[in-house]
Amino acid sequence: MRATVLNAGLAELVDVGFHALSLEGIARRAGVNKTTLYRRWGTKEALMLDAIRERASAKVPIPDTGSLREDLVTLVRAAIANLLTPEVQAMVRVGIALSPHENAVATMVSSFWTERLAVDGVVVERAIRRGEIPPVDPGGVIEAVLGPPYFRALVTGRPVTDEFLAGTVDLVLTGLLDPEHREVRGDLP
Amino acid sequence: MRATVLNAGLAELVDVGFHALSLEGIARRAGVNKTTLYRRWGTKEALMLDAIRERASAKVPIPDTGSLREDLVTLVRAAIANLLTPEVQAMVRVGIALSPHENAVATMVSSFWTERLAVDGVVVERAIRRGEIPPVDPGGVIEAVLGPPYFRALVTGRPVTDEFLAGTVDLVLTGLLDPEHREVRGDLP
DNA sequence: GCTAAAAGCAACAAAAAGTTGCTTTTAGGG
DNA sequence: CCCTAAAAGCAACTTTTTGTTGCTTTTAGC
Repeated sequence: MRATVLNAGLAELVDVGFHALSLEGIARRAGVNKTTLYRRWGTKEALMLDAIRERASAKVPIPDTGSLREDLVTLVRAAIANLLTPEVQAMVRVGIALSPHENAVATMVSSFWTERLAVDGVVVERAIRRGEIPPVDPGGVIEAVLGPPYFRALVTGRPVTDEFLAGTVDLVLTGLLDPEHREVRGDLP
Repeated sequence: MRATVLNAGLAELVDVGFHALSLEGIARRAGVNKTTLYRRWGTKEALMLDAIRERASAKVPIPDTGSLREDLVTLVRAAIANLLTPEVQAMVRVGIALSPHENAVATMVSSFWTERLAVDGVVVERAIRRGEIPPVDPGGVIEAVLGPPYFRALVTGRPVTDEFLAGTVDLVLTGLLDPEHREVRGDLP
């Protein structure tokens, strides 16, 4: 029942967007009485926070192919495939919109990404340990490869092709590897 | 009067967020009768679209220092200083949130970025013409340098320092310059 | 200083949001 | 199996928000 409602909430979010969301609408969609939602969550903010938190807790597998390039491409590909999903995209967009005004959302988003950058960062740490690249901030590398595709998907709206993903990873890696520009990597982007 | 209302709309957006925005609230803030707003814009979507469109039409100066690195750093620095402004940030966030559900917003955002990437891209084109870097997609370079800072500012929430901006530009430039990795740049990220 | 367009105003109507008291269902413990 | 407490359903209701309308007042341009 809880699951039904949270799913209905996400589905409704995808369809109408957060600003047009109502507890009544979700109740109707879930085939549930609105009183239940009012008693259990009170507001659409609380309900959606609950729904998103649930979904966002899914674990992602961390690749370990022995090549940083392969690992990163795999990781970014999975992240973006996920982001291009209607539900995840709606969740991310609503997170971006609400963060400044809903403290609970901001907290959740922040801790999600802290963990996520740390977890994904291990592929970078391994590469450093292997001597594949010089020491850099692992989280920064993840941001460097996720940034442009996210930017495309959410901001400029240009198509996020697989070539673009791979190209971004290659560009970043080349930058990290180049011996002539080592000095710029002190505080890695 | 129109200006007063649009300003009030943006101020209200910054304060309460789009989801909590109401024509009545804006009217109150602008010291104007709500009837006026209903007659002139009808909905908060229309009003905010108008407000944002107005603000987004400001022209940015395009640097031409003779060095791509300098040009890009200047450009990115200006863009991010702008983004870190409460008003612009609120506008960008609301654009991201509404794009999928408000066609007019999506259209505006899309054409804004198409133009913006083209305009900013001229610093890249000049560098190519100077032979400073090999031929690449200029818009892609702009996305590559704006992506990570935008990602930080809007998604991960980590602080966007000046070192981070410069580091991103350096990383991208190093990748572009490196002669051993030229092949990856065919369809530039 | 006349006039047409725009803004103000107050009084509504309509709809959405939220609440309440009570009934029904359901899951667990005896 | 049945009893019970918690959860869900239901319907009626209040309140708040949203949007509308007819009319008056202000204002800008001639």
